[in-house]
Parts: sequence; structure tokens; C-alpha cells
Amino acid sequence: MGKKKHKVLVVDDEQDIVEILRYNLEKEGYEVKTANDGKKGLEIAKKFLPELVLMDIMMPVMDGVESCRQIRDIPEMKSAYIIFLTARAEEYSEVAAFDVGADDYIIKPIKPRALMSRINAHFRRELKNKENEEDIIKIGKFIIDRSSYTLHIEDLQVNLPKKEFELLYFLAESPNKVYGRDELLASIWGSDVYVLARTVDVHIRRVREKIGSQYIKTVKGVGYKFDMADQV
Amino acid sequence: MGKKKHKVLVVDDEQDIVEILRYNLEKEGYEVKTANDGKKGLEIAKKFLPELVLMDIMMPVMDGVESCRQIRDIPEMKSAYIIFLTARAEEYSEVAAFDVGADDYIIKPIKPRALMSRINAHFRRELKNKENEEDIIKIGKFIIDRSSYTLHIEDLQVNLPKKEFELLYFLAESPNKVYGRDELLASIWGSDVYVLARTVDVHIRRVREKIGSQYIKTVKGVGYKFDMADQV
DNA sequence: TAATAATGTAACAATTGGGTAACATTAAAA
DNA sequence: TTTTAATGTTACCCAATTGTTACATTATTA
Repeated sequence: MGKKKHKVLVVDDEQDIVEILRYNLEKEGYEVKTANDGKKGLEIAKKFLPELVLMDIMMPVMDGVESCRQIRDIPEMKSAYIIFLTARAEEYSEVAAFDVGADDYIIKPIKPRALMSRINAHFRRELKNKENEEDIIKIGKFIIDRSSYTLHIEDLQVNLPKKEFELLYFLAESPNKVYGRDELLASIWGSDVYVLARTVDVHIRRVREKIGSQYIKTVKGVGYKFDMADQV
Repeated sequence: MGKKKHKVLVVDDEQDIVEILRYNLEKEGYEVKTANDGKKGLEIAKKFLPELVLMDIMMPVMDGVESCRQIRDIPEMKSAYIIFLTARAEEYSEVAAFDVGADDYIIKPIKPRALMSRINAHFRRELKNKENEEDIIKIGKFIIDRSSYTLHIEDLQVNLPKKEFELLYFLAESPNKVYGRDELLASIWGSDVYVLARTVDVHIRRVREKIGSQYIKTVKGVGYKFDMADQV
């Protein structure tokens, strides 16, 4: 079973640099695509969806800053890592670079060995933080992340108190399944604590207040469920 | 705990210039040594191993070009930054200067303020492009450097005590992940030592005091996280 | 339809958890 | 050693979270 290669896009108008980077990246086992200007880079990024972009700032047709901005607008590229390659004289653009969503920049001349170790380190860290992804429920427009205790509704981060979060998380784990109040109490509050069943109602209400009332449905006489019926 | 000073060597046969530079550099917090000719400069460089050399081109005994060439032959000086100081009439030597490995040159008369900001900018760039990437976390406006136990917030260097640094580093390694007090104690203090969980709170407070309170978020009943939600 | 049961809602009370300061202890520097 | 900085502990206070109750609203059924 071959390991999945990380995808890297190199964008630079100097063909020498492109080739040096391609050579070194492929030697490290990355899957590389290249472009010679920002516009072409953007086009390739749309289809290739690289995890890392190495991009020159000064380029013909479309410069790196503008290209970067547009790459960031591609939904799948939101979490990609973008590194600018910059000549010494171009320092001015540092601020602009970070403004459009670059993650790092390196100053030419490029030292391939150092750059490779930097890139490897980046992916190593990425990997480490992927471990948390098991705790994430994506459902409809919601992302419910147990490792960070946050709820994302589209691009909005909502912070829920502990009980409310756990209630939502528990329900969302099994969409459409109806849970009685006792089950919820036992699972979320614990079977030893004694709180009134009506407490659940109040928490449901509080959750609804924050996520919108249509997602948690009441099944009269039975309990509650996280319902995805009328969601896309 | 004083910050580690960068080492700068000044070589010029005009004592006035040496003193002006020394005064300004020391005011900026650099550790300065000086010499009045290229030969002496070379000798000092061998022992002092400065990170930056400011060197006049026209000097008695050994001129700057030759001195620079030999400095570059010192293994530890390969990656030092060497700036030539040149009178306007000496422009011819520009080519020779870069040939022997100079990185930059400035034309006399020296404007101390401008030169200082140039030097400061150089060290900032150096910092951001450090070779030994493994121990460095760049996140938002923070650079957290484990190899020197320092924290940089934009251009400001902040020194954190050990525990505080490690707490910050640990949290920043996995941004947004919530860690309980026990996890933090186990990871940072070690699983064998016994300190109270509340100790974590106090250290969190001390870190917040230094980096600003908005970055480490409390998740009540759960723990703490380094939160990047409202940062660019 | 009225009567009844179930749930929604708001206001309030109780509790828990965390912030903070002050102090105590330990380690490091001078 | 003395002095200073770092770390750990404790106690008090405040505020968010949570739980409870009373009442309003809605659904269900006779």
C-alpha cells in the first residue's frame, strides 16, 4: 500500500527555480505540479487542490498576492499552507502577503535542504493535529468539534457551554434517532446524579436558541432527536 | 532574564565612525566588538563569531574585500551577514564586494538611524527564516521558539519563564484543542510530580498577562485552549 | 369543542468553576 | 551567603452555567 503523497503546487516565473523545487520535492516524495504565473497557478490550484503552495510574489500576468487571495477563496483551499518566495528587495509586500492569507514566507535565494526540512516539519505537525479529527461531526451546515468544544455553523464559530455542547454532540452523533429524557440524562449527566427530567427541556431550548429551532425536533411523549429531514 | 544579544563586529579605520556605530548598536541592545583594520577584524571574527559584520572597504593593513573573503572561510561565519561601508568614490568595488561574499553595502556618510533600522530589519527576517524550523511554532502574530525559549509577538521579544513558556508552547502546538488541567499537568509538569490542578490556572493567568488575555480561552468544566478563532 | 397532557419559555435560585491576589516555597543568580 | 526570580498554594470573590419552578402555549384526544 503506497502512502498517499502530499500535493504541492509550485508557482514561479523563473523556470530554474521551479525545476529545483520540483526535483527536491519529488525526491522527498511529494506530488508536484507547477505553473509559471499566478493566473495559471490559480487554475491548477482549482483542480489539483494542493495542500501546500509555494508561490513567488513577483510574477507576470497575475502576481502572487492576488493569486493567493483568489486561491484562498476556493473552499477546499481554505486550510492549505501557502508559502511565499520573495526576493530581498520585495520586503514591502510582507504585510500584504499575510493579509491575503499566506502562512509563511521565505527569502531567496532558496536553500533547498532547509526548505525541505521546513516543509516536512509542516506536514508532520499537520499529521499530529489530524488525530483530533475523530472527534468531529460534520452534519449539514454544522461542524461539531469535541476536541475544541466548538460548534461551527457555516463560517461562524459558536461557543456552547459544556452541557449544551454535549447534548448537541450526543444527539448529532445519531441523527434522527429519538432519545427519551431519561436516556439523555443518563448519558450526558450520568446515571448517578439526580436532576429533573424537565431540565433536559430547558437545555434543549438553550441549544435551539443558538443553532436555530428547526434542527432539534420534539417527538411528543417520547423525547428529542437531531433531525436532518429538511436540510441539504 | 535578559534577552540574548546579537553579536556585531564593526571594522573601520576611522575611529569616529567606529564609536558612532558602537554607541548606536549598543543602544539598540547589540553586543559589539570593534577593530580598526581588516587583519584585526579577521582575528576578532574568528573568536567572536559575530552574526553581523559592518566593514569599511578602504582600510590599512588589510582591506575590507580581502578581510571579508577570509572571514567567509571561517566555517561558523558562512551564514553571517556582512555589510560593507563604502565612500561614494569607491563604488567600483561593488562587484568585488559581492564576489567575496558580502550581503549588502551602504554608502557613507552613515545615517545611524537608517542603518539601525536596516540592521534591526535584518535580524527580524533572520528570525522568521530560521533554519532550525523544528522547534518553532509560528501562529498568528506569535513566533514561539523552543530552542531559545523565547516568544516574539510581532517585533517584540518576550521572555517567559520555563513553565509558562512550555504551557504556551504545548497549547500552541495544537491550536484550538482543549486540554484539561490533568492533561496539562501530565504533559508539562510530568505525571510523577504532584501539584494541584489549580496551579495550571495561575500559570495560564501569568501567560495571559504577557501575551494578552484573548488568546488562551477557558472552556469551563473542561480546560484551556489556544484559540485562533478571532485572529487573522 | 373542551379537557388534558406535553412541551416551550422565562424568571429565578443554586452551584460550580475559574479569576485573582497574596502569600509560601523553592530554585537560581549575584 | 544574600538576593532575586520562578513556581506552587491558598482563600476569597465573582460570574457563567446549570437546575428548578411557575406559567404559557401547543398538541392530543374525547
